[in-house]
Amino acid sequence: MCDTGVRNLHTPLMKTASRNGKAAGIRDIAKALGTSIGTVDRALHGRSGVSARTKARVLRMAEQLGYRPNIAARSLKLNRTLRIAAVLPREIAAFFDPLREGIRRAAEETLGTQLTLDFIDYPRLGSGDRAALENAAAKHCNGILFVPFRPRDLADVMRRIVAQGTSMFCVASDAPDSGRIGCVTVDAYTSGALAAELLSHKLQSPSRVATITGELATFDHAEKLRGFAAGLAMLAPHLTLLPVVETHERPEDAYRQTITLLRSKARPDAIYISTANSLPVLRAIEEQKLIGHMQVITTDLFHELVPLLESGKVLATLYQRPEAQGKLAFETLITHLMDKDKPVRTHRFAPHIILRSNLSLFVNRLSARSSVAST
Amino acid sequence: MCDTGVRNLHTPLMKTASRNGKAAGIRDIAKALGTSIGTVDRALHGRSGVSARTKARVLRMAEQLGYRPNIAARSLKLNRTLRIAAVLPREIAAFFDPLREGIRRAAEETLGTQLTLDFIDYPRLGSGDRAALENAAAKHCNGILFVPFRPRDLADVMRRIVAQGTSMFCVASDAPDSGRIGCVTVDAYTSGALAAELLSHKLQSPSRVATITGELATFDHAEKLRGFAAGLAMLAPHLTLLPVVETHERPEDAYRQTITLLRSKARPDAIYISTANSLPVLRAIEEQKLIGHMQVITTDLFHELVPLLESGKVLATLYQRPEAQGKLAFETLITHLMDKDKPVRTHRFAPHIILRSNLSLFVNRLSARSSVAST
DNA sequence: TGCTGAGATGTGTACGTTAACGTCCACTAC
DNA sequence: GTAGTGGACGTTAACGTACACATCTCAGCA
Repeated sequence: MCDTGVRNLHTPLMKTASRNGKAAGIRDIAKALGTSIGTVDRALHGRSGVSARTKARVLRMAEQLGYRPNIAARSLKLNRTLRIAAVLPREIAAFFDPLREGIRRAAEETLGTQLTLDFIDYPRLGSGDRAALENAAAKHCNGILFVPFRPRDLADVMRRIVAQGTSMFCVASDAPDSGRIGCVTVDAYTSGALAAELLSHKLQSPSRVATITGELATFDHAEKLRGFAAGLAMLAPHLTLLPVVETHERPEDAYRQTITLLRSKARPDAIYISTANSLPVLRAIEEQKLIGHMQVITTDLFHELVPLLESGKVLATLYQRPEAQGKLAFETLITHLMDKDKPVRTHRFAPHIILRSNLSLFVNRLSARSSVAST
Repeated sequence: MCDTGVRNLHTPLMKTASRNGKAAGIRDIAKALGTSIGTVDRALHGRSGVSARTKARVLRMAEQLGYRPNIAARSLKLNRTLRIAAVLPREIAAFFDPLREGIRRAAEETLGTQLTLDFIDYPRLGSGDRAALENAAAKHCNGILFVPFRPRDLADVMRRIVAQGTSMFCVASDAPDSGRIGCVTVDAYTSGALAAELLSHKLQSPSRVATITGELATFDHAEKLRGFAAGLAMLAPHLTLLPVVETHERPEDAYRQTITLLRSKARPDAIYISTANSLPVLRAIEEQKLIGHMQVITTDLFHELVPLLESGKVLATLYQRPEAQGKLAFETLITHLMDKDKPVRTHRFAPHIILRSNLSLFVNRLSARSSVAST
């Protein structure tokens, strides 16, 4: 009994008991110092008009009383409304729909501020993103969430937006030198390495392995392949890596290139598809009657993939947790906008490895909408 | 250009433009209706003292103007401080330290309310939990986060606490009929099934498989074994499941029972340890010179496990994401306390499968403290 | 001495909501 | 008729903060 311990945590929002259990406020500091709340306010916020001596006294007393600003009162007074835009492509819907949903849900749950959230859509990665960004820029938002697909092509727009005082935040892929304040992505390198490790367990004898990716100019796609190659080299020297196939996220190209790949004399025994756009590839494999006869690892999750995973025709899929990415990206951006002093962490998610056994946990989350277009 | 679309989301916190861009407040409704804000307040909150007709008019106008309460103003006025207690064991530290940290961090980031968070510790699962709960009950908290270890033994205390108006919230394991308002756990059944699937990939020929668990009276431990058995039956009929070893979370027992198990004539070729308390078991395996010669799947992550995973001596560990569990549990509890009308979701996490390739992503999160006791 | 300007400090109001309190009026009981 | 009752509604004072504005002090100078 005497073995149980209580530790009380003074959270930033909990104020220490001072005047009979109530929290210490700005006027308590003033009273304790025999000064006025105006002075205390100036001192606490580093505004001009306070002597150095008074400022020091205020800060010390604030510390001593355990003063924490009352966020509710502050945001009531300031009554500022944050304006956020999420600039996202409509395709690949299986990925971006849940990502949007994550953002929406995070916005819903945000307390303490009025906020406006605009979703600005554009057709597909690489098509319309520039116009959409300009569109967002015109709104003079406080923050913009976006996907840096070919970061170099957008460098000038991004610089302009940043110069205008808008905080840019990357999601789904990173653009390290773009002036973005932070990003949330899956750790792409690990994603690729995991695919290699899973294949190394399955393929015991010398085999050929192919990779199919979307856009190598996208930072995260390149990283996945780097991780995959490194993983193969480290864990499975008996596996040969074929030249990468780049689809530029165009379904028809993906289909045709896969067919060519499967008909070539150096036909692969396994394929790692590092983009969520795996359906055309899977269709090609199926048409060549190779499904079930080669190991396939895909990326992300959508309805058409479910039976393939259930039956073992696809070994595993590396789920990039779009909803969680959206939620965290939004939360991080908001936190930064509310308090620009706090450093912004750049988050690297661990992808979820989806196998047969844990598939059902993720299928629940799939909305009816989030099936990919059947193109 | 004309291809980009903008959708504006009216989040619950965004108010529709009415009086020149500003949000609609309670006094806007009053003005529009020619009534007073007192009446509007009463109508909106279902308080007595409003005629049915007026109430209906108010509600309709509120809807029409897109009224959303200003949370900041509300919580400033109400100025209530939520009192939360987290009743958690000190051991297994590798699990409960990060869980506590998740709770602490979530509390830190909570806006819009003053809150007090008390951590009430007790030595270990099954020892001191009752006293700790009584301790928490005495504080008359608004909510209590706790781990239902042997739920039946605590049923009476829990009933008392609930009757006293405190919301109970389960974390790490569930206690479905305890009056708890919700829970956050790993999906234990899936955890077990994943272990089975991973072993089924590795062990191709007929083999014996053992399971070592903590406490079968704990709902989630029983579920893991159920999932493991079902997974084996479905995916690997060539694997024989040995009788379960129950350690009751006592390291010495775990060690001795493992030695016995490994020396028996029916020595297992693989072991699934479904509790985070795997160190004594691993020590026994090592002392019997069997490490690296049998497949081992563990639960959760701590420093001692890292080299074993890196070297492949442990095939995989099923990470229960204690920090994420703590964070979500706290957030869910707070959300419920702020608005009791909203339904509380019961969350089932997917465990993370940690292999060599993705190990580094999780090692970063390990704090120096979260190593298990070396007992 | 009086005036000026600037820096330091005090004062008051508003943010949107809640809840205590006041007012009005219809109705009942005597 | 009057007193009493209770329902319906209006009024107002907070909650803690931020900021515009008023006031004070004092050095510098004619």
